Amino acid sequence: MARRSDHSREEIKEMALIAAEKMILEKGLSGLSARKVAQAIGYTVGTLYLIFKNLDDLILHVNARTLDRLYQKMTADKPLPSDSQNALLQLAQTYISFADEESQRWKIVFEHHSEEEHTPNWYMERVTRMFTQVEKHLQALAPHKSAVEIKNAARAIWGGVHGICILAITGNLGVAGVESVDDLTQSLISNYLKGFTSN
Amino acid sequence: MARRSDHSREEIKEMALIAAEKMILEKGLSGLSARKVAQAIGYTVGTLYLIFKNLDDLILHVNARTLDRLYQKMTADKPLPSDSQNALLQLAQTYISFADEESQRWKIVFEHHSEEEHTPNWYMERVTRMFTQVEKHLQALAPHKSAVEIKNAARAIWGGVHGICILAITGNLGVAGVESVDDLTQSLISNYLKGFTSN
DNA sequence: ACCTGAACACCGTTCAAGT
DNA sequence: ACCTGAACACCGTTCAAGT
Repeated sequence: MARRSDHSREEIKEMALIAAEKMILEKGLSGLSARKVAQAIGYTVGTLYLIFKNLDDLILHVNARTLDRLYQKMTADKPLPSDSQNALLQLAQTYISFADEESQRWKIVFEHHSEEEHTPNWYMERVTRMFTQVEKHLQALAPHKSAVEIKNAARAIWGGVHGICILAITGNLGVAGVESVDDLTQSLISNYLKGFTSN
Repeated sequence: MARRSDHSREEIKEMALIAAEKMILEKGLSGLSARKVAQAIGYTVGTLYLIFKNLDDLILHVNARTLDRLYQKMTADKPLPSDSQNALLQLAQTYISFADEESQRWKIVFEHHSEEEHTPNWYMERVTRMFTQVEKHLQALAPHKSAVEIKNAARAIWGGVHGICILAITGNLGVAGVESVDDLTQSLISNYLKGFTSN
């Protein structure tokens, strides 16, 4: 049994999140339990509740890390796309492959509706950050549009990409394979942009 | 305690689903438990397992009923729209208000990923049925397109509408209110259609 | 034949008591 | 100060036994 001062609060937090991610990877959200996390890191459940408000809070932290990973992939250096439209398509593709490759991790971001009234700011910032990436390319593509129009277009497009992804993963789309998802997304974005930039 | 032959299998099933829906309406998926459903209908848990394979199966049946309700709203007689584009926008609006008004019920359709390898046919049919509605109007709008093109466009659009909805409801969109969701959807559909019908 | 009741192996969360 | 251990009030699922 671990004794006090074996690890700092931060160390325990980190260990717990890593253990939780491993369980989620293996068996999804239903494979996760506070007791199992505690056991995996060599502490009792009680200790976990000194660090996280509850299991929901722990999951929220896992989700924040998932958003971090995705953001990293979205901002990683890639062969420079020929134009902003291709940059957007590439962003979408990154999103789709992330959802595909890390589907267990990714699903939970939307499966888990925190009981809290108000999603904490440190979490919301991670969401906003992703939209900013999309807005950047949209602005370059349609310089005559207002900030509000760009903001809305980013949300429409990104919502669209996300919707196709999640319907595919939950089996509610009636298609199979990453390629189909890719095709649908390409179609969605390029047709949308044709309309968006023409007025 | 209920005794045998008090109710038929079908009656018990119906009672259980109604009780489950009530719990979901009040406290979401986490407010649902097999034991509570059993108690609510005056039978023991054991009986529930004679009728449903497990709790997942029960939830799948609840979801099928949710899809039925939505489908009914989507096919209900409305003031006839002036054209197919407006018909599509109206379908989307129906979807959005359903997601808004019955959000607890609706969320679960996508929260719940059945452990089964293969989603049963009776469930998939209810999903396909909705896409058929969208395809109908798309076909009228773009008669020169092939069946495959129509099918994909329907999935792209509907995925898009869905994505905006679910991001809004899970607080991952950074906007609030049904109106914003409506606006984003209108923008998504009309811009997409402009591109789709022009080639 | 239909249903129960009790068992099994788990949960999340709290908190007095130990070191 | 930090952590434990045991308690409380729950779970899903199974299945021998009762009527």
